[in-house]
Amino acid sequence: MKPTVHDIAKIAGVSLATVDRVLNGRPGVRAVTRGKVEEAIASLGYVRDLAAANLAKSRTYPFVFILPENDNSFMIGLREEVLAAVVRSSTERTDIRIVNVPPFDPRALVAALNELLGEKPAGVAFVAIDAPEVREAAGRLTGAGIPIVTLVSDLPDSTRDHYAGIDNIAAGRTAGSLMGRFLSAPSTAGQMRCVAVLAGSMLVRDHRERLEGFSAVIGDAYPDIHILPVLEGRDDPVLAETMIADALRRNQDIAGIYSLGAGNRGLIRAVQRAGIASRPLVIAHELTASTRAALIGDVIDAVLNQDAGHEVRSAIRVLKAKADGLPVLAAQERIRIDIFLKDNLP
Amino acid sequence: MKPTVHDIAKIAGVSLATVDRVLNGRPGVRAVTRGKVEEAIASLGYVRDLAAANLAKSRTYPFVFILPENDNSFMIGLREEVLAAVVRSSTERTDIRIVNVPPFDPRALVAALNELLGEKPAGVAFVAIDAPEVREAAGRLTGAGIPIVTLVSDLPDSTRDHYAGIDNIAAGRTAGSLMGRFLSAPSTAGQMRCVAVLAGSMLVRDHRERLEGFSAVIGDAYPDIHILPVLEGRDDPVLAETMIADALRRNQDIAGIYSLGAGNRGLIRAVQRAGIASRPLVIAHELTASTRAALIGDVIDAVLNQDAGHEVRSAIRVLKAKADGLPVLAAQERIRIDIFLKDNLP
DNA sequence: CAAATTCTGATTTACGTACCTCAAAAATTG
DNA sequence: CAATTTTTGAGGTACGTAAATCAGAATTTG
Repeated sequence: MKPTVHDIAKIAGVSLATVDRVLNGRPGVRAVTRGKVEEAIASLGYVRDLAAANLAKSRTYPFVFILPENDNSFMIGLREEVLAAVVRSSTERTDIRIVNVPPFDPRALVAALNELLGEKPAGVAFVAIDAPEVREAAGRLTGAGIPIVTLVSDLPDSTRDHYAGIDNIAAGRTAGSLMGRFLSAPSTAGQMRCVAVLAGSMLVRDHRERLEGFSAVIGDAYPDIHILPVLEGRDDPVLAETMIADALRRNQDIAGIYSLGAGNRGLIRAVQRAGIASRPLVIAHELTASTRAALIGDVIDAVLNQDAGHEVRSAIRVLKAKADGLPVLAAQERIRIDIFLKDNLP
Repeated sequence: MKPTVHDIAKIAGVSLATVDRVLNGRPGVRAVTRGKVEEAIASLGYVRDLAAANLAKSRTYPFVFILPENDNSFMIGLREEVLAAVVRSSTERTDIRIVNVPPFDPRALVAALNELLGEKPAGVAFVAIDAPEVREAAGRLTGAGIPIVTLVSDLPDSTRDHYAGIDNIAAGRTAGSLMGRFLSAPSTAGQMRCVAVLAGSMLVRDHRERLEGFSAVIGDAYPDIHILPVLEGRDDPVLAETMIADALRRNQDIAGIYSLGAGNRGLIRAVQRAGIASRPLVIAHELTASTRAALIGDVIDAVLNQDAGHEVRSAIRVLKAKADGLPVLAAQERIRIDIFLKDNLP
């Protein structure tokens, strides 16, 4: 039988009330008595029954998710996953509120974070913007004892408790490696190839990191591949289409395109219209309805993906654990970089 | 506030005892009364508080995992993950027992399954062997109301409730696709290449399916690649080394090797000893200490992996849900095919 | 050493559900 | 319509913990 508080009381020779005081850090216990109780707890290997404790406290976990009002498929999908978690709230004892902020706006994000200082939720998850003022706002929250998790985009060198997202440098490296291997045959050599890179904005950390990883691998392992200047499409399908179409027209020998941001609908249209003869090798991020179709239709060759559902569920699990002062299962919470070819689409 | 049994009683105009009788399917309730109660339940949107119910029942979930006594790294890792789950048992209200059976032995597996008919655990997970008698034994268990989940290797056309493992045909297709793309440059053409396939045994379903997927893609999309007759290494490093070394000696123009089973240590040694000049492209399954080292050391080019930890945790979640008659979150429980290059190693 | 203060024990209620008993009410049977 | 059976109500205890009250004991203070 699992030991209970009653067993502790018996072993330590104290009353239930004293055990409760020790367990919940309430005052009014002499050091000697506290010692006896802690000894009993250790000797019994007691672990508090969280379900029973939460029942007694009729506890719910009030969490806040701060999401940018972005309209690309990935962010829409992420939002849907949070909403799905809201639906599950009653069964999971959570009470999740979504706060919307304008995208790419550090000050709005800081304002939203500051707002929460008074509210004191049991945890906060947000899509970080890599700026000093955001780091400071995050510091204030953790300083106030509120666990915070960054979602999709990290905030390094901050006090955030956890990052629920992929390693973007590794993602870029993986894309570079696939690009290099798909493009070069072991036998052929000598000729130079060009690769175009389409990003959303170089101001966003994930995009910078992906480019960094991509460039590093291409530079190190595939010196015969030349990376063209980055096209910043602002994650906008229309702009992306124009830019890619232009690039393909100007530069007939583009052998590959790496799209490391969103707005892939435009990219796909541009490649389709350019004609099959010169179809470049395309590697993109995020599995959405359009990239999936493009993968099946042989317009995109590989898609790197992060599973938004996993990220949201992981963030919630981690916030709960942090709120309860419990350790997290690192292996379980690691968000993986999914590589999809048309052959392993889910 | 979440509705409770008390609210139901009030709304339906009956006593708590009657609500309890309806909720738990106990006899002694007239159809009319039952109707009133069910109506109240529906109108309130009542959902039973599982934590409280389990506390009241002081319920634990007695689960049984049947594992083959295989000594390859993957199975050892799988076993470790189950043991880790055993350690977590007290916090997760599970009571997990491991039953060992000799590998590749349908009759032993059937005996182990039959044994459980009397024991009546709340759920059974096992690594299936694709044989009619196993299917029948599984049918007897589900017939007795015991939820069962197949782990790593599936049992199609059976009554199993769930499969916690990867789609092996898709895995084979993915390997084929990677092999094809890594080997052939878009420009070069004409010359025939040979690819060797190393399997454990063609009697095991996962291996058959992987080969099936691999062959299909190569046949369809890469007609200039020739697949050599399958080498059956019985997942044994020593045998695998001999077979691969032999094949490389006999067939100087082997351009690639697909290792779809275990026993990769032998494969790695054979490739390393064959010398760098003729180093073929190698795609293997399961990320272990040795395949990881080989990936970093450029002896293996890609590793397809299934995360044993995820499989075990998923199996437990699903068994719990089935035991409680709850639905499973399909998206959460889908086991993905991880593709690892040296660039995205965790 | 009495008074004030700090600890500690005993007991109770609560969380939401399960499960039990016993009596009373209602329905069914002969 | 009396006897029997079935259905229902009322109430309690339990699960393991939280949190509160209040009285009594131990300790410290002046």
